[in-house]
Amino acid sequence: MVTIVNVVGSGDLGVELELQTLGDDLDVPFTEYNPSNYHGLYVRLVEDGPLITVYRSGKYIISGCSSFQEVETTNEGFLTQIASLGIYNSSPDLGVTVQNVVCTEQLSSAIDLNTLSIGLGLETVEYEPEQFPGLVYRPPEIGAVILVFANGKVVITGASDVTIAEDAFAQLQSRIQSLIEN
DNA sequence: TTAACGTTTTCTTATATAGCCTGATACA
DNA sequence: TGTATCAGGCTATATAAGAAAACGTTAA
Repeated sequence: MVTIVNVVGSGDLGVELELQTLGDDLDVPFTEYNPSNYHGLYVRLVEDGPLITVYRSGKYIISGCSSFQEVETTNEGFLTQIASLGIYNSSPDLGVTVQNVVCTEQLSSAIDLNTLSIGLGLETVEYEPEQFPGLVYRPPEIGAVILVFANGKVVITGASDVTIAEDAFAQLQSRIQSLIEN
């Protein structure tokens, strides 16, 4: 069972926003709008909680969530804040779409990455230890990327659902098992 | 050669991971 | 002053968003 460490989602309010005014009006513990640094408005509903990046177009990104439920509750909290300012009329269609899930896992033992890179096939692997200590594996036909480290720790990213991340890890384990057997 | 326009890249955020490098601090 | 230790930043990965910069191409 993979452990979710970060979920990124996006949504759209469907209205143009004045970000400076919005940042001033929101009743939340943290907002930051510094267009000379970045053109998005940063919002946190909870101190050190998930970050919401809001754009002038009304589109927004939620990042830093540790579960799908947290993405939903953060989105609902944000929409409630927006609705209280009269910026839009609350609509059940205003949902959030999960775009990326980052998970961690642990292989049963440490692994030699040079051997693994050869066994998995160079067309699906990138491994340049002098540049980055992890091996990058792209499982065929699975929408996720896996980082494998020599101590057996694994990071799965790019998946839009946790089941995709689990499938990707399962495929990695299967490939490693078949390499051991052969 | 220069201007104008179109396309591409970079930036920012969150998060795990590990190795390397640099700078700061502490102690002999 | 020299050495040791520690902290922090950078490297890579994915993803959304859109402004701005950096390109490349075309025409005058």
